[in-house]
Amino acid sequence: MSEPKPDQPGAEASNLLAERREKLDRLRTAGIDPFPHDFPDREEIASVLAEHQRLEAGTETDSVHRVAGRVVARRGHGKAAFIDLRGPSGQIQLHAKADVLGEDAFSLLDDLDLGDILGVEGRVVVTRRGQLSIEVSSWQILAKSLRPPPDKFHGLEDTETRYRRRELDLIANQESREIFRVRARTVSSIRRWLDDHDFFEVETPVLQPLYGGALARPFTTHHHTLDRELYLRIATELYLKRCVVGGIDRVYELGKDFRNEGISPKHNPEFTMLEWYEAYADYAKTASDLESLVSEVATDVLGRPRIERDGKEIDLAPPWRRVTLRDAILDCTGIDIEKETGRESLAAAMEVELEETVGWGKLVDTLFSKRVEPTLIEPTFVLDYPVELSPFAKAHREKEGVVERWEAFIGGVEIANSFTELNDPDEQRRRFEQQAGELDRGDEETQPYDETFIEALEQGMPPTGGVGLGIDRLVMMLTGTHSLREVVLFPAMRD
RNA sequence: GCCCCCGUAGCUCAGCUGGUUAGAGCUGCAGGCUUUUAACCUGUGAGUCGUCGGUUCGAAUCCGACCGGGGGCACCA
Repeated sequence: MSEPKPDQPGAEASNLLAERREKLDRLRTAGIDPFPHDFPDREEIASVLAEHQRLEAGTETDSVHRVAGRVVARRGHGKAAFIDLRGPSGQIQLHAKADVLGEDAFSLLDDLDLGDILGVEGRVVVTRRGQLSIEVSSWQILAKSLRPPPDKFHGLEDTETRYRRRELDLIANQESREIFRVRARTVSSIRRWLDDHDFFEVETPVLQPLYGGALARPFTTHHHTLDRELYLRIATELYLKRCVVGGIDRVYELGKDFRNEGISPKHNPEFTMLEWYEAYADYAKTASDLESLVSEVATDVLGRPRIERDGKEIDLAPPWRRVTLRDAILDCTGIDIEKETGRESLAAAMEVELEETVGWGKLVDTLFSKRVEPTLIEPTFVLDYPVELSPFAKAHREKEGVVERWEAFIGGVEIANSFTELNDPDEQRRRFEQQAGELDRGDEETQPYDETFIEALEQGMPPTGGVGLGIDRLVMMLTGTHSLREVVLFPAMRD
């Protein structure tokens, strides 16, 4: 942060900044370091509160504690003052009194501002109104705040500022702090579940010579020394399968994928994805694993396998509903995709214009996501997708033209995708060639041919089930939010 | 990329059928108050009304373009 320049608009726009700097100077003049190096032997505010529950109003204990946190409110009373101090674990009231602190230490409190980081020591007392407090016997400023905090009562409402300056949102809004706490607990609970089920965590390249594993446009970047284009990964799929070939039978990776596509309440250019692969399993096993994982993680994080969404309770406990893609579409729209097997006839049944680049599979996908997906509120597995949409899934063991694949939906949002993985290298080669055909028709979101991956399959990959779970979307479900930006700390924004 | 809505003090908001010097609460500053908790009381400071241009005697207010945000459509997970 640079020094404010008086000529610059904004620097002197408010004297609020100048006044805080004057206080900073006064502290220094008084020989006080406004940015000391530490504050040892501190206790969490929550543990101090927990230790002194249910004391009578007016109680004065001999129990001395040291706590630190941010000053969030102040109420002066002449020769006394109340200060609300907040840390990550909770908030506690400080009672500063001139007769306890001495005139000098008390009057220096005048140079405190809302937002300052403060460390105090004192005994626990309970006020006449029954408010547990620390009667301050000494205090120390731990960091001077040079900018005013958001409104102490209304918080920070402006959506743009909440996303661009998330630290202010976190300071001002309890709900926002809680969302990210749920997110952190969710991620750690998922890892625990996978580790407990003998999965092996790996890290594969983010910068890739060839992207793959999903149908999406990639970001490109350039490596100077190698002098070549690299792609930011759109999925971890192909590398993780190579791990399975290598004998890591249960493997997972939890990290960021990047897709160069539009931004919406359900899409951020970078997002957190979990993929796991289990050798000798198929898509029925991955489905039962996913419903167990989500249900157990929800119980771990929320205390129950249920969420609330738009005022409705949704039960996440297994078993989830299972419906084939064909039946789901038939139920919602009356269109039978087993009968409308041509591009023209399906487009006609859908009553839409048929565009050059749109294949039959894409039409099915459009039909499904427009008409069916929003209705899938209760947790649902949609099974058996057309082969056109699924270049890495194995053909169905009984049904013609479809692959063993499911997508899982909660609250009308897709949260996971899975298949019985294709492990026949020759069939995989044909799928890549078919995707190349799509590319020729002008579809930019297709799968490039990956010879290294084919060679890995030729080495021999056991039958395998794989899953991709969208972590951001799962957190949306667990927090009852409706935008990815509410669960991503620093979402993508324009300059 | 297209359509709709929004942008006033550090924060939360009034004002917007064009008309004196743009208001309030919180925050800030000065003062009072030793049990308050959205503390209170007195006084007081703070705004290129998103930006640029246009209409007009006069624009926060009407019109246009642009910037930023939100929602929807398209595309996607």
